[in-house]
Amino acid sequence: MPRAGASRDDRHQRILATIDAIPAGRVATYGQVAREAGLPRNARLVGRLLASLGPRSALPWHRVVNARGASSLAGAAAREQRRRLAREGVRVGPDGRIDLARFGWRE
DNA sequence: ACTCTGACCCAAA
DNA sequence: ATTTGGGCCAGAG
Repeated sequence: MPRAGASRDDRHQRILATIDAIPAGRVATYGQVAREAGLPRNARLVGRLLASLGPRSALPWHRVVNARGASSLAGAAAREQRRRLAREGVRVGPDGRIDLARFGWRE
């Protein structure tokens, strides 16, 4: 249940902790992260927070993809994400999509 | 205070 | 498979 009075920082904390819990070799969607963090319907907030952190963050940001199993990034960032995922054994199809039934976190 | 916009999602059509 | 409308939050202008 989405705590009614959760502060901005609380939400950030939960989101960061959730992302940090995604195991290597697996990916989670923005919406899934939001739900796991107890903040359903806040997928957008997850994306916003990640964007503010930047690609140099210590968090496994590369393990977060959109609901279609594809990267929501472009250019260099997208390539960096693919590189990191490949190193963990996550296979990206020719259409740029990842089989969530196979690499999705808890699926 | 208000509008735009965005690493998003989903049910319905 | 694609489009549409609504839901959400927050930073920027």
